[in-house]
Amino acid sequence: MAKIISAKPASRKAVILEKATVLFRQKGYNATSMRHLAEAVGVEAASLYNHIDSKAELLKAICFTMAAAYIEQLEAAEKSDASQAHKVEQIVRFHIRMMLERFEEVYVSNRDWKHLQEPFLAQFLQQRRSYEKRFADIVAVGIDQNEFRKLHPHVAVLTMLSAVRGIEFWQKNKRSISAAEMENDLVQILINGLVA
Amino acid sequence: MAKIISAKPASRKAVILEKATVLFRQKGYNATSMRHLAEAVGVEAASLYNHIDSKAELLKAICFTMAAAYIEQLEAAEKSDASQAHKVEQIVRFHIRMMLERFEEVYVSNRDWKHLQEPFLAQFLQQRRSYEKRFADIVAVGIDQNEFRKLHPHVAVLTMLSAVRGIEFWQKNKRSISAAEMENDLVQILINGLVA
DNA sequence: CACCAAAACTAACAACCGTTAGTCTTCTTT
DNA sequence: AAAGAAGACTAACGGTTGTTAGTTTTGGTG
Repeated sequence: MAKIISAKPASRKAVILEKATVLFRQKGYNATSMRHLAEAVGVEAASLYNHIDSKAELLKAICFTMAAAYIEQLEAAEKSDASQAHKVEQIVRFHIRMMLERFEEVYVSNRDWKHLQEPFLAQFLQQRRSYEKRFADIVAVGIDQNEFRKLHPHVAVLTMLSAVRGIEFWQKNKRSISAAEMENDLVQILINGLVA
Repeated sequence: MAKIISAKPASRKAVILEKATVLFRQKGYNATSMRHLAEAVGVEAASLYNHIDSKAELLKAICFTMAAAYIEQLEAAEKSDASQAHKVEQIVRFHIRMMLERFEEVYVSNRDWKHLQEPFLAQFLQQRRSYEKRFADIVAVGIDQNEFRKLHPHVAVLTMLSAVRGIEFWQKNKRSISAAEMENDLVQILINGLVA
């Protein structure tokens, strides 16, 4: 009976999540109604509930999928035996790529995580604090080894993470500057601002 | 009859705008209801309309007050005869101070301007694009004069503007790092990342 | 003290929210 | 072709939204 469990079954749900991500990004989580979402999917609002449990579930899926991706990559950087500067660059470049390739999801996660409901809000915040702490530890080691300037690691981390978010405003200028150029400029500013 | 037009009259409206700013920051514009706001002011929801015309008016006031403040300061920097690097530093420091001293307003403006209704949304966006352009022009001159590295001015501007937004996450760490330390670290990263 | 405007109140409106119940249709599988 | 599940539909629920109308209370001025 459990032969092809998730061949098509996942597909419809995946479409809903996909459309929801776009709408959340455009209008924000609270301003997106289930009836708008249903229209985008091409179905009546009530029909959505044959595939999902709640609107909140959609936001939760987006935010935690993103969090998991970032954490996974951070662990790879931690295990690397490159210089601290190289580790930081690796992380920053990953953030840039995520912003470029998975823009909608990243944007919604960055902007609407506040609307997660407990206990997921607390869980999400804890994951992010942990992420920032581990990232800051890498920077701290770099400072100790005189690879970086003497500054507060946490400030450096927040600066880098926020700077990358600027890409969301660049999105419309794709034609005048290529993604590769943008990535290199951004990395140059941040890494040169950091290294001694 | 028009003797003391706006002595106390402004006061009640000012309180409403103040409380609204805090609530918008905490919950977001859409998630803040007029009844929540009324409770914060200590009044029934309908009574608010003796002082304001609409909820949208409150958001509009916040966003355009902030925009005006930034534009005014940019003009001061443009007129200055300092080096381009100094102009940029001056602008960045202003952004940091605004983030520290007028956090609630800046935060709401940064986050909820999307919920402005036309034609104000278009007007706001135009002002911001103009601001970015003029800021980028300062950077471009700095590059021409070999003050800055060779990179795309617009990318540099977006990076700086976004980096400053990182302060919103630092707000809770006030105790471990002072505002002055934070400002200096942030300026150091950005300016050193920029200068040749 | 009487008056008048400012500003509070109650009540209600139409619209929309996320979600559920129950029914009908569609498609797959035997 | 029959059966059964998957998924669409309509209708409706209780609640909340921003806002208006109409009335009463408040507070300063003649």
